[in-house]
Amino acid sequence: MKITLKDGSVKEYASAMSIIDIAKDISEGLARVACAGRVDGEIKDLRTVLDGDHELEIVTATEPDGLRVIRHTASHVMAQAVKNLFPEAKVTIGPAIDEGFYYDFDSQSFSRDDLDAIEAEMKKIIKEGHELTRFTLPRDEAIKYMQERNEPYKVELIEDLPEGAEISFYDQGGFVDLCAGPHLMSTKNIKAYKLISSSMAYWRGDAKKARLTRIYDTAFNKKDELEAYLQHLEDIKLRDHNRLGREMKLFTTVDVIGQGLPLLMPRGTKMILKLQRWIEDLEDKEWGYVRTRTPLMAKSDLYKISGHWDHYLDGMFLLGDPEDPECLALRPMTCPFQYYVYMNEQHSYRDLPVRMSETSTLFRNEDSGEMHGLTRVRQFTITEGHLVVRPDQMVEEVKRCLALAKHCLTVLGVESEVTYHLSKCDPADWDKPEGERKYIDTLEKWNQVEQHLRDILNEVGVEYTEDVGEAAFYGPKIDINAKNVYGKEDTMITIQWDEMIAEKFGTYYIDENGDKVRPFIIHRTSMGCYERTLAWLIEHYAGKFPTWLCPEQVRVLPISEKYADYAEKVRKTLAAADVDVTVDNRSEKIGFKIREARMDRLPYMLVVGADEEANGTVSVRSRFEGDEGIKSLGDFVAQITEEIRTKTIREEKQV
RNA sequence: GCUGGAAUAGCUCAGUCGGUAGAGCACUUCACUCGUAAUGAAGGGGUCGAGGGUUCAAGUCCCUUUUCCAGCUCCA
Repeated sequence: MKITLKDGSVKEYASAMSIIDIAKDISEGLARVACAGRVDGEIKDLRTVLDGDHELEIVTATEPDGLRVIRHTASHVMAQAVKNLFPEAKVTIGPAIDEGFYYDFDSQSFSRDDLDAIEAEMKKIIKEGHELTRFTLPRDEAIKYMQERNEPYKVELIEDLPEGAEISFYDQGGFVDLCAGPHLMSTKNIKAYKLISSSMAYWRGDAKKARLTRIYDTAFNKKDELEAYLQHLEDIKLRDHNRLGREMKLFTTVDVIGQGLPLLMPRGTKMILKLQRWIEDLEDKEWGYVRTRTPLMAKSDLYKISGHWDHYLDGMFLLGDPEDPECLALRPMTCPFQYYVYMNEQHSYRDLPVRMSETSTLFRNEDSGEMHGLTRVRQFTITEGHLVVRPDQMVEEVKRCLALAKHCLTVLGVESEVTYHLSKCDPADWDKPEGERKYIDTLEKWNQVEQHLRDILNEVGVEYTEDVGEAAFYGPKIDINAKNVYGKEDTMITIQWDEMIAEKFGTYYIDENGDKVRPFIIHRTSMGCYERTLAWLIEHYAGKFPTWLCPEQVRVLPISEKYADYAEKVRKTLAAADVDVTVDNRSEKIGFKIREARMDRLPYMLVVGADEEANGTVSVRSRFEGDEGIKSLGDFVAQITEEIRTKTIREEKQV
């Protein structure tokens, strides 16, 4: 048998040779043995492909696929441990994931003590070193086998597999699990694992189905890799905006105010105002937008026309009895308000596109468990805009929206870490009776619009994924997402193509023949929601923001109180140049003041004493370079105002 | 909304078997007037998230509730 190793070399083996010997040979020099193999791009157990001459790509334990094998084996061990301790628990599924693995059980919930006991039991099973042996059964017998073992979830899984299939199982010391493999040869090959947490999950992710208890765990090749991962978990906690943002006094929450209603502190407010002024100027001066300011609430009639009353009522805050025609509701989006701004006057085809933008505060009644820091809140402010567009202008305008969004992300220094998505409807939803459907209009229309957006994404040349069931009820959209420190994705920016809404509101323009024509609408954001963007920036920069965004850009540090007057002169000069500057006038030593300014992540510190006062200079210390030397006050003002004006992102020198 | 965990000084946290509420940082005052990551001393500060219950006695045990955190579901 020929085997191609990962480094490209080919080795010949006698087919009689045992798998263990082959695997040992292959992984020579490595810490231990791996047994995953690949045939024709599909991962199979090495044992299943031993007959005949196959070309194998061997995946060793130090490579990602090998890691998956370790983790998947460890997940079987976890299931075995749980079954040993809680025989009444029913096993479901236990896949390897990016950072570890989990296993879902239909069981009582596990207390901290239970989890400790499970981890101890896993240790025991690993130490005992059970060999994993594979066997197969025809589908019917496999179902019977799992029925006899009283594992209904496994039965359901097998029933979903095609008729006539051979079903594979793995046995480790009497614990048998349905599994396609591959696995490690023995449980004792699991060297480094750690039980992380437990939570709740639904069978097959469906809230209407059984509630399961999920245990998260992770496993690595070696102890030090596990240690490094656990350290990494600690490190990202320090970037977590929900912790760092509070620590840096950017925002806070208060019990009596309510869930999902963070208070922006003066520093956080300052940052958001800087973002807002930038975006408003940019949109109005360079991208042809006009600004609107529309009510935060409206009568139910408005939402009945827009469709929100039928499709989004649960998400809205009502002020009064919904049966009362005068009932007001806080707005969950700005769309219908801006349509009425457009409709206040008649428009010629020559006036289009009309690009309206609003710094718009919205209210959405999220379920109580959904709120999180600044990223999921019940009240937020967004750079929302609607473009009223002639059909022939539509492609060009969507492209411009995309270009504006990319520009904003680039200036913020985060463009490289976003992902692009075409968010589509769920085709299965159209099978429902008309009143129960999530989406408006028809499937044909949706398919058409989705194709337009696909064409635009292809033409612009960004990489994107197509996400089924992620669309809004009124149309498909282009979403730009970013991951938080924990790897969870949030939508930052969205651009939506809407051919349908103009009909509902009777929106029109007059074409060249004098006829009334329905325009198309683009719903879009340029930078998305300010709160969420702030959260993202906190995590991206770990609180060390580009100078232009910092709520406090410069702190003047007089050596002693004797230089307070000069420090004040420096402050006034910088403040006059629109720099956010403060003076630390406390009667403390300079080392202490610098330490605090560093911990506050200040970009610039200006130490001033007798020399500086005599010469009209400042001693500059920055977050980027450390000591930048003595500069004249005028030079420093010129330097920092230029940095702020150009929104430069200075790199921090590694010490 | 669901499952689990948590809530003690402004912040981070300790508080053992139910028996007088603690530390560090921060804050205030005083001294020091300082040259690039922590000067020293003294002082003030708590209805132990809220409401109810058990008990001679509750931060601690039980119930309800609010908020926060993790994970689902959902979403910008």
